[in-house]
Amino acid sequence: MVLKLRKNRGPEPPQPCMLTECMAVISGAWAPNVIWSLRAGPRRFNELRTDIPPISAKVLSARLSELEAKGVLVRHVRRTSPPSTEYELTPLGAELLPALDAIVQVGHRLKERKLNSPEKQVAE
Amino acid sequence: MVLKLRKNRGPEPPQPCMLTECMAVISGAWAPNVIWSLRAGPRRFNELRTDIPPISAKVLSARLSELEAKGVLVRHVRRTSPPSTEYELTPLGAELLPALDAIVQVGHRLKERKLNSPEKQVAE
DNA sequence: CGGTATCCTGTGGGATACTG
DNA sequence: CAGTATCCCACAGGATACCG
Repeated sequence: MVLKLRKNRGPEPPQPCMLTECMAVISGAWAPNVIWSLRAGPRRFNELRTDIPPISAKVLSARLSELEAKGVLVRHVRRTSPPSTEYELTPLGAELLPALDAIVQVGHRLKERKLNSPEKQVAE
Repeated sequence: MVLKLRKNRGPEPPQPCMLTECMAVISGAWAPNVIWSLRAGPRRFNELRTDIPPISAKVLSARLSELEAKGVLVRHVRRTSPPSTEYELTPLGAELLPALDAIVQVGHRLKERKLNSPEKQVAE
């Protein structure tokens, strides 16, 4: 694909395109939150809405559809008198949890580091 | 991406918010690619531009600034005759690599699963 | 309860041109 | 080479209203 301008500075980097595709699984501002909220077990639509900060019904619905299509979660509909729907992570979807956790861990350390080091911290 | 808590609509669970904050470290469409491209060692501005699909100079510049401010990478400027700048992951930034890798692994499996599963859904 | 449809806005990001 | 400035647009996402 793209020609690299490398000279003598390190081995061949992997294809970023692939990363982008995979990152797309958790794209959308709330997708990680949805996955995270489902880590303890199945939850219903409105439970997710109240779990997750102020996510709009439209967006939650959209994320759930996408994640379902991607095989990250499954949807169980119960046609009871009050309609209820449960969403649950698939085994594959659950595998994302360690990854998210890893990101959280690093995020924490980055925040701590910034608090501890009085060096140049350029604010945006 | 901006997280606006516009209205107070109820209890805010701690976990998802934290997740969102930490996810913000790798927010922006190209941030993960930048981190990934630097995983093998320091690289220069235009090397990154050609490494990463078609990222515009403006956006690459913006991501690099953000990631630098967040402590994920450092910038080394060399005032040589042809100016050159190198970007390199900090140790903390490097800790994001396993997380990204984990996401990539799951992303792969999800793609395989969709190819193999007979009940293959239509992607968007 | 569990959504969908419509409208609207903010902002991430591309293209281009320009600077040091 | 390594950016910055400007303009512009697409689209994610919020609010509201409405349906099954």
